[in-house]
Amino acid sequence: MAISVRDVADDAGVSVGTVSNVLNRPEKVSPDTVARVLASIERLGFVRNDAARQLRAGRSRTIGLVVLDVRNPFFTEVARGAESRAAEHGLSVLVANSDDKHDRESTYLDLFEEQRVFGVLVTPVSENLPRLMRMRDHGIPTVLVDRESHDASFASVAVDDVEGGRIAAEHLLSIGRRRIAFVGGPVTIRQVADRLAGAQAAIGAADGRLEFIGTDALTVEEGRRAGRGILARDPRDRPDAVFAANDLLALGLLQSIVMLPGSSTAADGRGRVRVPGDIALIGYDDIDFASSAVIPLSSVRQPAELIGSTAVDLLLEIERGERPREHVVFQPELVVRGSTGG
Amino acid sequence: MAISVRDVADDAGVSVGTVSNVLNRPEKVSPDTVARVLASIERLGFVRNDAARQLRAGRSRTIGLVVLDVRNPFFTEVARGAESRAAEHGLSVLVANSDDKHDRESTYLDLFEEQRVFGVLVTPVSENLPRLMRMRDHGIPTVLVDRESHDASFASVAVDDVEGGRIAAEHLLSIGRRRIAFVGGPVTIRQVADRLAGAQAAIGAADGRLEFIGTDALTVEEGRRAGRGILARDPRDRPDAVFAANDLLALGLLQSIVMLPGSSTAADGRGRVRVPGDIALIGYDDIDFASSAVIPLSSVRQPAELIGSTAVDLLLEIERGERPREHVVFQPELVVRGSTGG
DNA sequence: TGAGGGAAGTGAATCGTTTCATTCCCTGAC
DNA sequence: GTCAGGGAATGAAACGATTCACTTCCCTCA
Repeated sequence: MAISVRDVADDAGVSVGTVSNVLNRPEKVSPDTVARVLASIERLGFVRNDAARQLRAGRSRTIGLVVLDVRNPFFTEVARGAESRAAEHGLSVLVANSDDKHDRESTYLDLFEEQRVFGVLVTPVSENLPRLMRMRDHGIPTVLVDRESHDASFASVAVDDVEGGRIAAEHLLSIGRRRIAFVGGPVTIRQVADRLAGAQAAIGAADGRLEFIGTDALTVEEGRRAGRGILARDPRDRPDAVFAANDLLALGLLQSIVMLPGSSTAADGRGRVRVPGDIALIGYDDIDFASSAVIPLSSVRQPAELIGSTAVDLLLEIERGERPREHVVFQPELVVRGSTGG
Repeated sequence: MAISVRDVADDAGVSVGTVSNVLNRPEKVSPDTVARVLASIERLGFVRNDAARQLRAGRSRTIGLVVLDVRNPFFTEVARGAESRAAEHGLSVLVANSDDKHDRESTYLDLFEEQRVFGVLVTPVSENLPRLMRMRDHGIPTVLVDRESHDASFASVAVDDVEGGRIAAEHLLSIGRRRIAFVGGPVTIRQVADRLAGAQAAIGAADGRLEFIGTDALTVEEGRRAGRGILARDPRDRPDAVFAANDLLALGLLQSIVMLPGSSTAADGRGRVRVPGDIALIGYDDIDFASSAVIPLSSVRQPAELIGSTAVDLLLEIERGERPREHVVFQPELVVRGSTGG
């Protein structure tokens, strides 16, 4: 059915080895032979069979990327960064979504292993490291993304989330807030735990109070739910600032607590609050939609694309056997906007 | 280096054929042989080589999906729908981003062809059909997504965008607006052209006026730019309603034109307007962030996940040689929220 | 004149899985 | 006791690109 190198070789009157050379090392073949082979390829509509190529090569030209949540624009950006850097090296990226579940993560890693991927980039679900070790033991280069590996055996690219949490909290303190709530969860997600820890440290040092409001996931919907919970309280019992573990939560919170423009507090405000007047709000990640919120959201920016592209760089370094920069850590950056009075 | 069926066979004291049978048709093998082989697989850490498998099978278990813009949550949902349906059949989905560019689309289609993908789902860049025909001629099942194929030769899943445009415009008319602006572009994108056409028809029939405000892309940033343009005009010259070609544009518009809550028109409003009071706004797609906007955005909902899963269904039908439902068309649905006074 | 060498091209072996025609062995029927 | 039938297992062939040791051919230079 399909046209193979054999057919092309016959058509062009050369051997299969020569066709392969034309494809991979044209400089080793005389110009007119190249032309003749190329003409045959064109005429027959030959398309290389990647499976055969990979079988011979022993590995594929694809990088597997496992993220916690594809719906989060932060990860979309990471993926874009990885993809464009990979493309520069003739590699492609396959994106998989673990939804923070062990079994989904394992399933995708199994798939990647069967595919003998070039390497794997993974934002690991908490404590699934044994599975990753097996991966590496099978000779598949692995880089942890958005997680600093304590274990020295994995390369990693991360952002200092403790520092990010500290920055966010200090900003809220600097605008005079003292009754601060952290909204996020589950805390088994390392990013959440670190941001909380950073905030706690900063607030503790300033004699502020930090309240923890847990969520089941880092989504807009959960943010809305948390917001409704805050509104249900007596106004004097509400925090005067909220630090959300990511922007999705923050946007949900914003939607549910903020007073609508033009509406009087009495009318349909129904206990809604002014932002940042009554409650200042800051998120994390600085996704595109953060600045698009009508009350533009303050946030802690992570260099998402850079994280993705750097992860690919590390993979290539491991690949080339160079001593890789084992742990790259980026610093987060405060972005002040309307939701904290900027 | 790597463990192959050969090694497993030797270890378990059986032939390679038997190992393969254990892997693929365990019911054909006696229970204790299955157990023995499984034990060897476990002990040796054998992992199937997918490339060899594909080479033999002639095709892969991967579906290629080419979308116009991965950053648009609408397409993320389509991808999720496709992925979950594909997973039910043991297939995976590789998502590629054409960014509405011919060459990027072609590059990815080439890649998919080399990979002998199981099938291709594509939201085609305008008029790149010849490339798709070649794909199909090479025996790769192809389904057009979010585009109704005029050419009967492709199966397709689409939403009636003309109808969607009509619905949006009629809604704006029904709340008394007559000076309506359509913001979107480039019109070479079929979705944009259709939505515009639908709006035009409805507004023409009602003696309203439709103004076209072009954009270079369907992004938040372009929406903001369009919004600034509207604000720069004399208030009497502004439209009283805006229909944005998608939600990203609408969110950008909202951000740039809406009066901030609590601020007087004079103070920092700087010519900003009330939404929906001065300008009603409706978007398209009904992405998650639409309802999260502080003035919740009215929109025209498309069943994104359903589009994705249906596309995979069509692919499977073509695959099985069944006469496929060649053109599936879903109807869009109006979702009224605060930005049009809901 | 002939050795040496380089450029061009050859084709068999290889990667690892699946398939399928074939063999082997056992049971049950006549 | 023999034979048909069937369950279980076998192993060689096939998939298609790449590689590499080897052959040809031709040119140069001593």
